[in-house]
Amino acid sequence: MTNIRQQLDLIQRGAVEVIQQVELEAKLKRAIAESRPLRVKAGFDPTAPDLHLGHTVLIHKLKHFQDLGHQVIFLIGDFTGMIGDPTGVSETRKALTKEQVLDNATTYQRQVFKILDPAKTLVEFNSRWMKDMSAEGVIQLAAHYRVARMMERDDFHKRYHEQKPISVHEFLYPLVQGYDSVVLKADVELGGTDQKFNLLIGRELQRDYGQESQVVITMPLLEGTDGVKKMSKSVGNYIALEDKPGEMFGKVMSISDTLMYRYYELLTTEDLGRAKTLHPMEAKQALAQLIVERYHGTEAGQQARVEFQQKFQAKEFPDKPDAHVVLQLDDMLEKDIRGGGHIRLAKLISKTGLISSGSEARRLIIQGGIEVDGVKETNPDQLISFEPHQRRRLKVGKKKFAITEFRS
RNA sequence: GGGCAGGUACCCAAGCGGCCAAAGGGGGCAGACUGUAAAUCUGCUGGCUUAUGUCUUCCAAGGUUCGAAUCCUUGCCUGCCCA
Repeated sequence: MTNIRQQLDLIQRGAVEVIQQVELEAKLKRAIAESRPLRVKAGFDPTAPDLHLGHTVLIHKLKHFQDLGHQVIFLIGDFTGMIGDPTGVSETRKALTKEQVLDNATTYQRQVFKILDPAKTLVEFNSRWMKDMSAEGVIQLAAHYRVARMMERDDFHKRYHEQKPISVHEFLYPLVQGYDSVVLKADVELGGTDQKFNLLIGRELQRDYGQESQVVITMPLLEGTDGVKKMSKSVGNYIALEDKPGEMFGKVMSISDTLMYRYYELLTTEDLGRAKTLHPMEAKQALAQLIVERYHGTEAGQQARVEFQQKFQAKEFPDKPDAHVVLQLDDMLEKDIRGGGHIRLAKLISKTGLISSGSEARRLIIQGGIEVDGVKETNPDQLISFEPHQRRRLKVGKKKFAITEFRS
């Protein structure tokens, strides 16, 4: 184990807050003296099968601890995830079935081990101790905290004053999370800044249960691709670790320059100063490539970059279009003697499946979002002719490409 | 348990008997501009083999009416006040 100063440097890099600094130092000191690694916990609710870049801020911090020789505990909140949050404040979270939760959890592990070392990571599920807790146990747990204190939590506070529903069981969330720390005897818990309240409850519960309180370290929340709201599944502004290379690359490229530097700061170990000397376009592509490489390998990263340049910079038709549609004779409005046929443009576009309805196809066409073989077409009723086996290349909006082929 | 205020399209929110597929904002999509960005400007934003056509929408089910998102009844849901 490295010395305390070095450890602190790495641990605090990028962190927003450490509660309490002195406790952390004391714990580290003891860890070294007794050569007993710290137990470092971070929890994730498997509410959807995808981890996204926002989560990786925390996972990287876990990785730091792991590299320093501490015991990392990756806690999957399958119990809390299965209850779900039923109030539709910003989203309606459905209660997940056990199968879904387990599926999601499997995916989580696969993804998280692209960063963490599986051999050195302890994976836990909070259902292990929660599923058999008796009603009595729940009551005892709930007795550890006061309603007024609970209402201090920002989102409860806000919802209360906005006259929005708060269900009683939502009060149990932070309590269960804190109880997890008790069971796991966590020395340190990591979380986003929005988790501060929950993390602090862990400290209090541990104290109540006669343990030493965990140190709480909060990390910044990564903004999503819109640059404003935090990256989240429900808002849809996220870049998933399992997004396809091309998609991942494209999403990174569509963020603003300001956000790009933020991503550099929180998602890479690159020198921020040097990134800023590059042309923004260049810097952004480098970032995108870096991220794709991390989750899909070196080759995929390079290829994604080439394809991107082809698609958007050179405005060429990509090697791999988003859709490949084979038209049959039945699709044709009319056919000619030689076996060819005509199809209405709007119909042709909806056939690609890249848009959701025929009306939307019409709108797109009228607005000039469609190119057929490189030529813009603005009449939805335009008849497009096909010879047998003829292929036509369609550009649908600015990001989607399709090949249509007629087989008679 | 009693009283009051509400439930409108992806979200927020106007409308309160016909002019309502339903104002406005957000989001999304498209076009222009660019560095494929962002910001800005413009347009679009229920479905239908597109029609000044038609079908399905304003919590749900019934009802009043020539006609209902709008009125009535019941139910469900949310918030507030009182107990």
